[in-house]
Amino acid sequence: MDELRALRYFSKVVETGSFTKAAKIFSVPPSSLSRRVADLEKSLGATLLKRSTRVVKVTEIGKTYHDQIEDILNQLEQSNEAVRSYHAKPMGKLRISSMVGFGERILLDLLDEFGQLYPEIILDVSLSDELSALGRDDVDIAIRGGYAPNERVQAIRLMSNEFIPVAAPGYLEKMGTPESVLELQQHMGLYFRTPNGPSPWLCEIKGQWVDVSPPQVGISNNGKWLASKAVHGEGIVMAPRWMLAPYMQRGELRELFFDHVVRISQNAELAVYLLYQKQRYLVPKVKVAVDFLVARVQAKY
Amino acid sequence: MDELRALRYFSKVVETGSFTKAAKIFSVPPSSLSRRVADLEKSLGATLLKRSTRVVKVTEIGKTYHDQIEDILNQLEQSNEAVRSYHAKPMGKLRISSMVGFGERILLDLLDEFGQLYPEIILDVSLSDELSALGRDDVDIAIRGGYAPNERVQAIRLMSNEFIPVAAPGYLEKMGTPESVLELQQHMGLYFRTPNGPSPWLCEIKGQWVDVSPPQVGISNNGKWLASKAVHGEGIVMAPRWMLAPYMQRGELRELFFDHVVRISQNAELAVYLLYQKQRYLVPKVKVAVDFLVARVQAKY
DNA sequence: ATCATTATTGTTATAAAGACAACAATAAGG
DNA sequence: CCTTATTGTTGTCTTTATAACAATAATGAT
Repeated sequence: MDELRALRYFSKVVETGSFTKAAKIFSVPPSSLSRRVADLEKSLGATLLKRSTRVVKVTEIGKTYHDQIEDILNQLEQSNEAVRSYHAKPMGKLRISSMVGFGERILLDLLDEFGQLYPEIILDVSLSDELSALGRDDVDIAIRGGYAPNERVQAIRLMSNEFIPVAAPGYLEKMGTPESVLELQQHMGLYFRTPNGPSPWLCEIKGQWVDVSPPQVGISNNGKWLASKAVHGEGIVMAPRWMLAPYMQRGELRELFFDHVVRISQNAELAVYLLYQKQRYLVPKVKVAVDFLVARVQAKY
Repeated sequence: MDELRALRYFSKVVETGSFTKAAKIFSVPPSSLSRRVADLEKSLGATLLKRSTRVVKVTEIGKTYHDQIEDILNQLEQSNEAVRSYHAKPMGKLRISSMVGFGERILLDLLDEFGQLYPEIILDVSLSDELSALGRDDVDIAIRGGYAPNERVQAIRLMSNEFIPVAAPGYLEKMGTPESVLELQQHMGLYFRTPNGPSPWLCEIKGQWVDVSPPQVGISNNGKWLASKAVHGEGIVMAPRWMLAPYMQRGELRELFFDHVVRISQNAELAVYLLYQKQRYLVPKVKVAVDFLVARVQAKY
């Protein structure tokens, strides 16, 4: 029995919920699938599918088996692709997913340059703060604030992601420049929304983590909007340093320093990470893109 | 082409370094392997093996491919076994690996009882503080102080693994009972060796972690030996509470309390974890053993 | 240079999978 | 309630793929 073929058949039947539909995808008669799946069940000594003439239902064990099989087939497919494209030119579709802010401020410009270097690579970029499932065939490269979700994923630190508090000079004149974190209660807070919700302002006082968040006057996952509100004197914003850098250079916003360092997480070193599946580093398009992005970002920031 | 068969052939050829040896394992002529591997290479468009008539060498890409394939074949085998044994009685060989101390003090007694409950399960127990590679087909269940190595492994907290300092009443009479961690410098330390080396004695003073380790007079990974040395008044020992409990009940050792809590790690909650591969929980022998051990240990401790 | 070992190649036999047709079961529609 | 269309299974024939066996070629060791 060609076990792998049987597995692929079984998997598609589960996904489509029908022998006929699955058969069409493989361009073979439904009878073939029926026999292969039956063989598989016989060799496993378990019923994976409950068939009636009109409906196919997956048994409990069939479902768990399918989940595992799906993962295995995926991995195999990726390994094969990696080997197949081993000594090919970097080419084909490259899917990149990035945090919105980083994408707009930094990534897109770099990708323009990258695109000219490798015209045969078709870039498919999506900006989103939600982390998409690296590991299915969704995304080749992801850029995120967090760390690697599992050991099959390689994470490379691109740059610091330190959040700093800033405000417009005008705002500070009117409201006074706070010097202690406790004064923050009398100010306005513009909050950056991470995928885990609006990020609180924390600081460590005598080994204790204290929430020193000022009253909220605005929340967004869009850094530009928050920054522009801050420039107009609507409050203090906590956002990544790299995001605020241009405003600070123009003097529109000024960094604030307190008696205690204010963070948005107890984790000491927040950073921007580039993530990719280890096994896919062999694929030329992935390799050149990872190398390019890491080199460029680390050189600049 | 039966891809899976080709992969198994290829994998064995790499492992044995020879077509003939691999062929003997499968009880097929070497020519079969030769053809299958050739097919595989053709379909991948890459040379996996460099053959001369006397030696087979693995190419670089062949090696990476093999590493990945091996993992995939392993996973598949485990999934199949799980389904195959789905509605079978708990039976067969069950491999358990445990930290030495926990094994001697707690596990072995429980396993005696377990063995009577499930006489058809053959227990294969190895006590070692090194963590063996859960995930290959080494071990079904592992008991360790650390946490889960990856996301395919499930970790269940069995009991606290808090380390406490104790000493013999005689020792304390002679040397005085220390009350501040700073006095420890004038005492004798008996050190428990974890796989990461002898564990230092730490405590948190004003948010700072300070090493308050007394001078070393003995180091071992064997709790009994350390405890007996302490009983004879040779020093203060830091070891897990459950390991010292019997000595404390007999009054041979007495727990010490300082102005600051002494730990062996900055991690707040050290615990003993039972580890197993998620997908193997379906296998009856694994399931009953995990359930049994978790229930018993958590009831008692 | 010779020999033994090892991988490959050709050929045949056998087993496995696909194609097509026929049949059985069931849900949907009038 | 009966008819009809859909869906999954089973039987038979054909095609394809793999193993078996024998023979050949290549290569490292003596």
